[in-house]
Amino acid sequence: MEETRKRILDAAMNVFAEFGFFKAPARLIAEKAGVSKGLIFWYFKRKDDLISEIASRALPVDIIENCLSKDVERKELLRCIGSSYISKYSDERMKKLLIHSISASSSYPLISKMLDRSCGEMLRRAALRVFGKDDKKSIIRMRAFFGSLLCYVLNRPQEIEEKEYIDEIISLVYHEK
Amino acid sequence: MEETRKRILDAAMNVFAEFGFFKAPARLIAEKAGVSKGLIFWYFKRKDDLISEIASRALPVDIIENCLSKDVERKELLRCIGSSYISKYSDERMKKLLIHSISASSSYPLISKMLDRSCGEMLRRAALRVFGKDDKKSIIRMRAFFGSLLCYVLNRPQEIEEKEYIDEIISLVYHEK
Amino acid sequence: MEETRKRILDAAMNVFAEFGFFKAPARLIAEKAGVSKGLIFWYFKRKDDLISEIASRALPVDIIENCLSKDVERKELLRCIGSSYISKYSDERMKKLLIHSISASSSYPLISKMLDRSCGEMLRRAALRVFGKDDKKSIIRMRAFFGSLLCYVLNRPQEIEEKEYIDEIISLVYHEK
Amino acid sequence: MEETRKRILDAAMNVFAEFGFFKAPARLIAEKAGVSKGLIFWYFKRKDDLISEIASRALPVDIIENCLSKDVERKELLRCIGSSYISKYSDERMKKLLIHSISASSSYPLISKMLDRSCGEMLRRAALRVFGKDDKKSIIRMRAFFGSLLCYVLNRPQEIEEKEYIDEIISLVYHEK
DNA sequence: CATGAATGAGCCTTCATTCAT
DNA sequence: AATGAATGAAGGCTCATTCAT
Repeated sequence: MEETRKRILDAAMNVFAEFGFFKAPARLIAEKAGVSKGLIFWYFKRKDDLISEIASRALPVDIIENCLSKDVERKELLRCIGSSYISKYSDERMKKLLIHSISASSSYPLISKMLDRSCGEMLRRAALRVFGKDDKKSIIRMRAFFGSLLCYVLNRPQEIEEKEYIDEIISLVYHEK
Repeated sequence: MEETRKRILDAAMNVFAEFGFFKAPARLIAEKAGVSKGLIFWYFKRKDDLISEIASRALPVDIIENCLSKDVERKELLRCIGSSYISKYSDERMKKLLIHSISASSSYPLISKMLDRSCGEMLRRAALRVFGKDDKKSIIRMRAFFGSLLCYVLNRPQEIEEKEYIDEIISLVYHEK
Repeated sequence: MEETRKRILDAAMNVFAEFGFFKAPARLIAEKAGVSKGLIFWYFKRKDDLISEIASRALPVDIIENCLSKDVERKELLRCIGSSYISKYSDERMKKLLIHSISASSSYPLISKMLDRSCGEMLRRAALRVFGKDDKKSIIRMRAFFGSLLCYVLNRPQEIEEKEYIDEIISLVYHEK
Repeated sequence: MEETRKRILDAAMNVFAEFGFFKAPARLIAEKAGVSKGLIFWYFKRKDDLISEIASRALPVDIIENCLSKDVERKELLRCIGSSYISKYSDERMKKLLIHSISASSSYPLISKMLDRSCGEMLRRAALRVFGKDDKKSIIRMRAFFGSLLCYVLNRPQEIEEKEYIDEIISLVYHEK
């Protein structure tokens, strides 16, 4: 059943978020999903498959792709990315999975590749759409933008509103000198 | 001997960087350090102690503290942090350990605390010294600065020089509107 | 399977009897049981569980309980206990497990409690049924009886028949002065 | 120094009594003795030597030998053995060591031999001196006597005085029918 | 699809023992 | 005599993975 697969995935996300990919036993995932341990390996041949699938969901690739596919440009594109990003990682679980995924990327070529893509090609395309060019300066600005977002979710400041933060970093990277 | 302890630490940093804290067997560390497995536990009662010690070295706390202790302000302080930061994490090993440490922080309260400190109190002190105040805007800018640095080291762009990058993000976050 | 559990228990009794609880490696138990080492921990979460279960079988609690539950009194009760006791510990394996259990009781509260019970409450009940009262003298005599049994099994004298021994100690502790 | 040797022996008795021979690490003995771990192995080539020496002190051989060497007979001999025995094992430490020694005897031929001696030859000599003969009945009675003592120290009854107990078991085993 | 018994590799850790100093 | 660093052999235990049912 497709639904069982989802239950496993969801349980795995919880357990992985809490323990990290490598300290999370399949037994625990099975328990939380309410299925037998064996069943996990029916849906996901190896634990690594489960990790890869979850890591790919945890990275921000979907966000960038989605915003790029929309008909928005410049500040609007930044805003789309910014608010989607923060929204996605407002979920503590997602935030932790993001970090675990980055950490695990050194062991998983597949994850590493996705990471590179979002930092390389996609960032370049975003820069092109935001600043109208993809020269060094624009690339740096896009990086600063992403870095700011990452820093925000990694350790969310209590006193600063999401919207305020986004506006501020947009104006930082976008302003005309 | 103090030197043996260092050999173990160094080997552990290599192995941890490559495999992550939880997939790195003590056996491998011992091999690379050229000592017996048992000796690791003579110097570090438990593997967790080794992890904690290495994680504390991998976080950027030392950099911020060092720059804050110097008699520099404003752009100079940013430049100090920026270049120290990038210099520290130019070492691929250090970069990986940084990420693993952040990832492991959810399992290690001690690491978590250090991380919070560098994102909270220290960042605030830095903001105060750089912008002359620690209001929301300044905090956000400092975060943008750190985020940009993190983003740079996480996935270093081939074509952009370190100095150029630092200059650009300094001007981004520091400029007067 | 229940049968596998029994195989493990039986093998463990052999190995524990021979080596004592703490010098008996799980590996050996697995070998003798014809199962993998891991399986032992499927049936008994920790080695201590295995030890506790076996120790509880090795103590004479079952014997006393069984005889007390029967409709016998006075000499008959003594004879019931005596012959069951000697019969149980005629098995060299059981005898050794008894000693190991007493020795291990200082580390295992659960075993210690069972031991206390058989030397305290149960002995008193037995005294009451045998002598019709549980005053000091009767308690002492019951203790002498149990002690004699223990001494017999600890180092069985070659030349003395079981029945002869029991008769003699019964007459010792039971006679009217 | 002879005194250091004694310190080690004494510490070992404490630690062995508490943990049993096989769960007592040399490290702990060294700590309690206030010496280095290495020194233990200078005085006692192997841990087993230490165990053997302590076990031999813990068994009641010395008591029986001592009483037999005195010029006492019959009830007096019983009383000598009884009160020395109870006095020796009133020390909780000695009591535990006695049990651990019996338990360990299956792994240590040397201990096993001492145990056999006190249950065989010495018991026979004692019987001869107490009852004037060493026929089956006398042997059984001596065993009952020792068993009663063992049972007393194994689980000392709160309400019964030492002297009262000894008197009673002496009269039990010694009375003329 | 689903279960859970079964396996075996490997991990962290302990510990008796040795040895250079 | 005395120390404590160093070793190597296990030992208990976990866990991904398989497989008969």
